[in-house]
Amino acid sequence: MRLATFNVNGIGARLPRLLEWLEATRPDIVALQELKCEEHRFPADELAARGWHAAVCGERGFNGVAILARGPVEVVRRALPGDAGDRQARYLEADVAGLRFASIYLPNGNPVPGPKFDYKLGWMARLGAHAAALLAEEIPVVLAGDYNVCPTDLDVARPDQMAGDALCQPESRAAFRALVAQGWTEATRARFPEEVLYSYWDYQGGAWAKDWGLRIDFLLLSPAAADRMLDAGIDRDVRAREKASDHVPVWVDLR
DNA sequence: ATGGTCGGGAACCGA
Repeated sequence: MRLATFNVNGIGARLPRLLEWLEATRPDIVALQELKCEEHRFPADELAARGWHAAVCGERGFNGVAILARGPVEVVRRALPGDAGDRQARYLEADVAGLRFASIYLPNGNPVPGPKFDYKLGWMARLGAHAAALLAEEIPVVLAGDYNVCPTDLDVARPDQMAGDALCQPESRAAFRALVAQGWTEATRARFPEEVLYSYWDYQGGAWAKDWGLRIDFLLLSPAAADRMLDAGIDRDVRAREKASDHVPVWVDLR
């Protein structure tokens, strides 16, 4: 079975691209981020007409995450635990096809320093605590999404240009490293330990044409899920299409 | 060169 994550950067503008990618690659479970719409505006009918079940956590104009699957999506939680006052639509967790599967849109955190960076680090601390609790359940879990962190300079086309960015700060990297070190397998890097791979290219400055990208979209597999990993990849060609998102789908195949 | 590009939604904010 193929599991994927795709930051669509606006489901309204991206639906045709999403539908053609779903048809072309036939994934089984998909985490979506940056819907930028409320739940009642999510195109559930168009997706249902093509056989997709959907669970949605939306917000007007910003953020927004969803999970698509071929079968039922049983929502477990619609927010990351640890801050009842956090209303941003960045986390959705469900039981799907025998897995626990989460769609994550981690805060960007710019500018540094500032309240947005503090919010990012706080969010990462809460994610770390919740991820540890999920690991303790010893079930197959996949945490898929836009983590807004470049783990190392191998994941950054222009490290000097990004040195002051929230995505590359030592604190951001340390929090991501600590998360993975709990016992998660980051699928793409496990499959390609040394390769230069990106999942995002900025709209500005011709970044795609110059291949000035970042790798910030990941699937983290619990040990019970990692044991089933067959392959992983990034659908880079999606970025070359008309009206493309600035992110592309990242996927893992499990047996 | 103090810009450049998108999406959402209706003037700017977020990325």
